[in-house]
Amino acid sequence: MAQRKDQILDVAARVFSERGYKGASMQNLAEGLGILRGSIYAHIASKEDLLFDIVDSGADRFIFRLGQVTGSAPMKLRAAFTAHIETIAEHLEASTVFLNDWRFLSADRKRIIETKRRAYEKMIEDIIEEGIAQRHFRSDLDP
Amino acid sequence: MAQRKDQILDVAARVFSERGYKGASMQNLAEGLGILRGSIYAHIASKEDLLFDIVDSGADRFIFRLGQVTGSAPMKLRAAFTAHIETIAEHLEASTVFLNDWRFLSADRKRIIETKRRAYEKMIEDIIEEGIAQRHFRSDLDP
DNA sequence: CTACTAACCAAACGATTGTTTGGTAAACTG
DNA sequence: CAGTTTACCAAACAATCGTTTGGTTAGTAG
Repeated sequence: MAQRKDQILDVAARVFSERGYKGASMQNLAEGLGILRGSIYAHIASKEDLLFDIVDSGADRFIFRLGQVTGSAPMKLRAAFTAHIETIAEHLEASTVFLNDWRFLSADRKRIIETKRRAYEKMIEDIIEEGIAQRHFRSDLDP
Repeated sequence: MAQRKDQILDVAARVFSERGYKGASMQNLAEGLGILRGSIYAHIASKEDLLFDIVDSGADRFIFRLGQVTGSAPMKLRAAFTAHIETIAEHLEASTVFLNDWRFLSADRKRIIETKRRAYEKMIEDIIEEGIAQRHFRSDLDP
């Protein structure tokens, strides 16, 4: 029963990435799904919910993949870069929406994404600080 | 008499860069100008004209600044980078609109911008090829 | 004083926006 | 079989969109 919603999210990610969130209408989504635009509301509550779902699960993906890196600080830093690029490449449409359209979220939801973004940057900063502490990286620069 | 239009273009560049072309309404522009949204049409023909004006004159600026660089190929290449960044920095709002919103132009106008963009890249390519011919740059790589 | 122009308002235009409502088939569940 | 759920349509909703129209004011030029 939730699989139709996943289809909608897929189409939304594609259409939003192609036309931008503000440039995409529910009509555009409906055409991609082969139904009428009103029918979409049997599965979702609002257009912005779709945007938030795409952006939020995108943020989670970045954090999850970064959380999986292991090894020494230099190894983790390399793996972090690879994970970041791979996450983008494997979900290019969602990443495009994440990058371009997260500013159109409501203030509350924007704050949620900002918090996750800061957490992500903190994880990378921690890797760098670990590398400095273990004398693998230069210590004369701000992490 | 054309100075009011320049004001409108200024406000449009600011509002478009803040909210995106599709996210910005004529109402938003009118508020920035202190007039009613219908009154804008005493000075312009359409919203898209504003976008094209901003994007097209932005493209011209990049080309003009790049056309001014002189010296040896390595000097020109350095100066080209500096000119590019300075052009962005000195017109950040217009550059933001250029980068994010040129895709919303009509097909005809998109082609005009694409042509100017290709010309710009060709100018840089020529500098690199000159440097290769004069043995300043490596010759084993594609320009 | 007249003619003209620039700048704007007030009001409306049709079209499209996101969203809601009530109803209807088909498929699944007990 | 009856009852419920899933998925959708058809039609409407108020709001906003970009744009047009006709008229008004102030200032400039002859």
